Amino acid sequence: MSVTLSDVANRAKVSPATVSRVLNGNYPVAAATRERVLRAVDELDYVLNGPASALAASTSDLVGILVNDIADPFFGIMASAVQAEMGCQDGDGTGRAGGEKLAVVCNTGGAPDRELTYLTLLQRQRAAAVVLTGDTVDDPAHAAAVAAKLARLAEAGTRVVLCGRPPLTAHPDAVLAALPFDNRGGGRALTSHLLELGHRSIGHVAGPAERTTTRHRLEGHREALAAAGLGGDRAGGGLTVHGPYDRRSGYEGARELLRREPGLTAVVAANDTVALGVCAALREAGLRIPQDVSVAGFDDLPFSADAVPALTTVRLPLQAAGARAGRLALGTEKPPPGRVAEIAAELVVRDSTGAPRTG
Amino acid sequence: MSVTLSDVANRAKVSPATVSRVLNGNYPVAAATRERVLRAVDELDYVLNGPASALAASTSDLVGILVNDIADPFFGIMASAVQAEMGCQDGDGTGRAGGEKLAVVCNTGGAPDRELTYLTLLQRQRAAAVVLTGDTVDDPAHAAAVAAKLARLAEAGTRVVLCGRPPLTAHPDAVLAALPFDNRGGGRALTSHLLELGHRSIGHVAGPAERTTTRHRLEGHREALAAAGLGGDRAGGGLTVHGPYDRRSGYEGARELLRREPGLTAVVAANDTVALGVCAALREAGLRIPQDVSVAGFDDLPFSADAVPALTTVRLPLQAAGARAGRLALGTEKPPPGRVAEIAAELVVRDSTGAPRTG
DNA sequence: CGCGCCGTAGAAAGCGCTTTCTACGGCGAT
DNA sequence: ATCGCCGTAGAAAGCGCTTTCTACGGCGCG
Repeated sequence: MSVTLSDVANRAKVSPATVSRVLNGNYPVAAATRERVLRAVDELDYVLNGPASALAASTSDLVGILVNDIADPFFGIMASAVQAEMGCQDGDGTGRAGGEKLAVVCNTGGAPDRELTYLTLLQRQRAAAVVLTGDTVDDPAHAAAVAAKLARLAEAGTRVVLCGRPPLTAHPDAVLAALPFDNRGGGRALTSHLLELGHRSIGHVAGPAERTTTRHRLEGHREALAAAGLGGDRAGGGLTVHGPYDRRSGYEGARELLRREPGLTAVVAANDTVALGVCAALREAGLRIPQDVSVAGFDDLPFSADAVPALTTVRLPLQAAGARAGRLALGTEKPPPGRVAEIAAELVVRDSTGAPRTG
Repeated sequence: MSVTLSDVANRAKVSPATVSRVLNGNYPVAAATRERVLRAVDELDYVLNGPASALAASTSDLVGILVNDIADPFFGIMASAVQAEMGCQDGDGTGRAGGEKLAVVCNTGGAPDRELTYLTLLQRQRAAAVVLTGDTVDDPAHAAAVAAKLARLAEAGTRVVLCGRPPLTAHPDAVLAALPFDNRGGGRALTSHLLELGHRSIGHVAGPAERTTTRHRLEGHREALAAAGLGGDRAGGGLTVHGPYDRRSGYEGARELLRREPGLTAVVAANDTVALGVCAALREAGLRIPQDVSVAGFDDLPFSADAVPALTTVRLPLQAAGARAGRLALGTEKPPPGRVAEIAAELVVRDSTGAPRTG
């Protein structure tokens, strides 16, 4: 049926062991022998049997990347950066060539149980590494389950990296490194910016209430508000609505906020996509951006600079963070001290925010 | 170290064979025995060893999804739909539960060699199925190489499905089914729409010249032009520029077109993202959309409806196509007769196109 | 000149599963 | 009552690799 190692060995007139060693390059093989083997590989169009190899070596070259929503560029950018680090360039068809991995992305849809299922599936494949991107639900039970799962993965030799996700509280040593985003700092910077412009009535269309990212961004927002002496009921809850990370949530959230507080002069959105929805609703209500109402996003996705008006937002270095996570997963880069390195968020002021109407 | 099948067998006081049969559910096992085994699995927190299982059964539960750009929602939507069909809901931690697969997406970046490398990697993993989404480069050598690779995959029992990609010319039987998009028809409909509105000077910011999708959309465009008696030099080449599928290409392409033909009244873009870039450039040139220049996109991605103005475009049922591809890959759905089913494209007229300035 | 070491290659024992083939009761049929 | 079949379970032979352990020349050294 299919070509095996021994077929290659026969053709090259060596033992299977030698072929294996040539392919893995982890044992001295005379140049002439190597040549002969490689030629045989080529002539027979041999492709390594991954499962067999994984079984014997009890490790595979699979690297899993978990994302919440594959259709969201936020994750796409990170996943793509992780994959790029795996350098998928082997050249010869054997799929060998030192350390190159099959980086695969798994779409959890943000659902806790799918997250666990994928983790199990990856554990079952004896994945070499797992990168978890994005936040998770803020539920102790689920956090514990995930932490336990990751601990077992780590035990089995899988390298676990968190990218844009808060460190584990339960089994912190299960992960090689955590690269959380500074969502709180970003949220604070954004709201401070709005406050400095003179805004006092700031709405917030936040993400799903149960997500850690939502909580952190909101905390930053409130910290800024509190620092300006604007804590209390209204700012704290009255002008905050929750919804998923999509455009529709922004649209509906903005309408709801407008209903609650027609005098609103600024809206902070959960992210850039939501901000676009907010803009649409405001425009529909006959409000100009930023003359009548300022709008701010989060993440600085590529389209944000092109929106009309260009979106003020908080830049998260998704690509850089993903790349770093990839290197960490591969072992190319040393983990940060304490295994945690917060990724800074940077305020990017564009055209969608301005001073409020006077009066 | 890790828990094996025999551990479970010992604990349940049965043979390993029986445990395997319970887990795979493809052999009669007495209810009481099954119970006992499942309890043991649970108590030991057993996770199947994928590679071992794949080796013995010579098939794995890995399903690969190849995409050109994971950060592009065009692919994200399809990939997500494919994954959704794999139903990743096993419940118990064993990762068993009939037929549920590990659907993984592989990002080729549109590069022919990465496409081949991923295919090799998947072949090496003895993937159960492979779904190739999106178009490919219009190069006979590469097409032949891919076709050959797919033929070998098919030979080894991997189910190959093409989604939004033209059927193979070389080894057509290697693929189970091809679901190409009607890019030509869509392109024709779009340009016809513009012609009916009265446009006569229509620019085209096309995709990369070497891609099949680009060629097909362009062919549709020219067919419409020719049907209106507007073939020839200008329409055929002078008002067409090429670039990647990103916003920047639209921006620069539009500027170039404006330079070549200031009297331009409409621009067709390679896709919606490009169209956004076109809009930005036009606006920057002081042109209103659609009063001065009409703009049309392609794909109908979610943001297109929200753009300002809302984009006239051609809807491709990405989600439905992906889902169907997933079912085909799983074997849940019968392949279409002839193994090819073209996916229809539908013109969606919104606010970015209108009648040209008179005079 | 002989001893041991180094560089290179082979033999063979698994890795943890699946699956065929065999075994063994208990049942209906003859 | 006996035969054979069905339903269920075990034994054991691999699946195609990796890797340890062993083997074997040729070399430098004593």
